Amino acid sequence: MAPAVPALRRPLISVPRTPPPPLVPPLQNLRRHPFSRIPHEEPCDPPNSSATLLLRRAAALLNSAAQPSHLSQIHAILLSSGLLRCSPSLSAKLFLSAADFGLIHQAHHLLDEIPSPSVPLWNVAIRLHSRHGAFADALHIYDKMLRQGVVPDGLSLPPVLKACGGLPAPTFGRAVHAHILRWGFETDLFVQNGLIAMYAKCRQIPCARAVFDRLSDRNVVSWTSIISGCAQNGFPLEALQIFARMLSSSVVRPDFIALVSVLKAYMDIEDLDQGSSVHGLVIKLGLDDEPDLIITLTAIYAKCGQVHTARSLFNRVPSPDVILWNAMISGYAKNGHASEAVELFREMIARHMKPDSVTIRSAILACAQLGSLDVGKWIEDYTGHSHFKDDIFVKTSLIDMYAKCGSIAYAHRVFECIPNKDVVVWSAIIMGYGLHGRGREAIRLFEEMKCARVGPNDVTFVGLLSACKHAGLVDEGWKYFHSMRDYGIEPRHQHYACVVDLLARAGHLEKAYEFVRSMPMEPEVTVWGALLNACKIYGHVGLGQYAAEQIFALEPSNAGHYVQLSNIYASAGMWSDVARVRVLMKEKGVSKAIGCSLTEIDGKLHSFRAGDKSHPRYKEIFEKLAELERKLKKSGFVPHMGSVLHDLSMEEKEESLCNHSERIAIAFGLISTAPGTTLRIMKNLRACVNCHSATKLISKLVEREIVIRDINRFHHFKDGLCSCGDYW
DNA sequence: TTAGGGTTAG
Repeated sequence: MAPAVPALRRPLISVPRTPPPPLVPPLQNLRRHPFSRIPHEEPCDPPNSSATLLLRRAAALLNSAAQPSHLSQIHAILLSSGLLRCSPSLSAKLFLSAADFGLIHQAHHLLDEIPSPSVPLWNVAIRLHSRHGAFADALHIYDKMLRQGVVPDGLSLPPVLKACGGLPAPTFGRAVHAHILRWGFETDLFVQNGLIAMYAKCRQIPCARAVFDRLSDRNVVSWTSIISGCAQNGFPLEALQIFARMLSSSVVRPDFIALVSVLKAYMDIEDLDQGSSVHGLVIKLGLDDEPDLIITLTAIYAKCGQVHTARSLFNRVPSPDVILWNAMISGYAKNGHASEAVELFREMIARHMKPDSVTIRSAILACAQLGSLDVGKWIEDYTGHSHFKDDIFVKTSLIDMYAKCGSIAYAHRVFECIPNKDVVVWSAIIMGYGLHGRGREAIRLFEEMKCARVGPNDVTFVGLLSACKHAGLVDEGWKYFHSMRDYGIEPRHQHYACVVDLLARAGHLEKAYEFVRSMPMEPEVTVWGALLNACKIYGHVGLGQYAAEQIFALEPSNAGHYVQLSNIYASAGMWSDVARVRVLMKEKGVSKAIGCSLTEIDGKLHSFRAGDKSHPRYKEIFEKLAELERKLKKSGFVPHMGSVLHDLSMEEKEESLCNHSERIAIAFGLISTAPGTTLRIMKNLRACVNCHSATKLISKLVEREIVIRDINRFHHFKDGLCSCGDYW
């Protein structure tokens, strides 16, 4: 249904000699740009011959004025001599020159000096103010024009509408719409396009649609105005439907501005396939060298994870601005290319580009993912010398990064130095302690937060429940979950998943299953995954099988779940079922994710895979591995044979176990660092039972603290024990 | 004379 066009009020333009009503009363209250009035002389007598000569000279001077300062000097001379009053044409000339130089204050003042400005002069003044964002002044001038009984023309109204679009409420825009109807501009395409854009800017999409739908002729600007209006106001699908109509009508060819607006809609729905098809259209239309399109395409590819395509487009931009650097860096950071993000951040600095708070946060996020404490410290050091050193957003990112890089002490140091901690800061530190298995401290911080009168939000509870989960604090987690509604927070799927994990991992499998059945929403993979994981720990084949079936229906291509089920069968010695899972994996075309461990030595990351012999020092590494194995055996270490996927012989099992990537990373760390140095390792999978037991003992045998970040949490191994208390 | 866009803590 077409919305009602704003009601026509009583005529706003009055006949000459009758003072016209104001545009709308509140306009009087809009703040105007202050400008000083320069005192001038009384009007002079009709110009004599010497005055005429002066006026001619002044006009010639104006023609040759090359700089705004020249103009100001001429203005001052004419004012003080009183000549300006004698010649309206000179005032108009001076006004137009000021407008050309973009001197809005001076032009505004000069307009007041012209006794009866013509419509083109009013238009210049309105357009000048509208273009410079002085919307209230533009509307004041329009109002003044109406009060003087001047009827606007088709050129007056587009900048007036633009000014109306720059104000938060559509009040003035509606009044101008009434003027348009009254003076018969319904068929003026420029005016109608201005109306569409005005309503779109004022978030009145139904009104914009009504104007657009009534147009008999539409040009590319009409289409672009309505497409971008819909995209900007949260209606991307509507924007794309209109674009499809535009293409099918084949009357108007999209230009680069239209395509930028369309890409914005695809960016909002993160539909890269369709975004790529627009890229195809860009090429077909020969617009692929258009800088603004390259920039928009770079951002959309980066956001959707096609970082290589994004980077090749980025490289074509000669001088990317800070927003484009941010788009590329955060595109890398958010899509698993943390090293490239850090590298690009370094390049940005090397190219003397000034990062902003967003850049810094993206770079810190990349460090967090990389697990690189050295790079993280470098970025903190960098921000310490920048004006972001007190930025709470940056500080919060640092807390998260240090926690994820294995140093909860550094995270706490940053936390302590924040003066007015908001809920996000508290949530970040609570999450950090949880990640390190320090559930009691997380709970203490939660209570401190409440004492500080900071209310928790849903994310705080994710952190708190996950802290309880990692530390096995079942009663506390259960209690906090049930307190959420007291704070007006409705538990989301993530909270339910935490509780299922909490119950199941503590061995309450039946209770966990009942809890899943009582959930008010359909359980997702994370919930069934938590149950499956616990079934693996407690060897519950039946429930494990059931949970796995639910997962396979929801996420058939994730190898990790098949491996979990297979491990449940393997632990129970059900080798034919292990083989069945292997066949199933083959049929579905999924393969086991390859375990990979990273360790940072002297700022350089070294990556290892199971049985990896590609490292230049692999001979020394394997000698150290063999030495560790001998020491482990001598201390009575018995490998846990359930940690292998396939039905191998005992000897093969032992070999495949001690070649796991984290063991190679440990061996490399031992030969590369001084005695007593803490080893820090990041692993892409969950630590296996065997490696976990072995690492505990290794930490004691070699007298080293070993910190391992697995896919879920941190393990701090020291003196034969792990901070997780074997609960993970 | 009129239309557009990219980054953002847990």
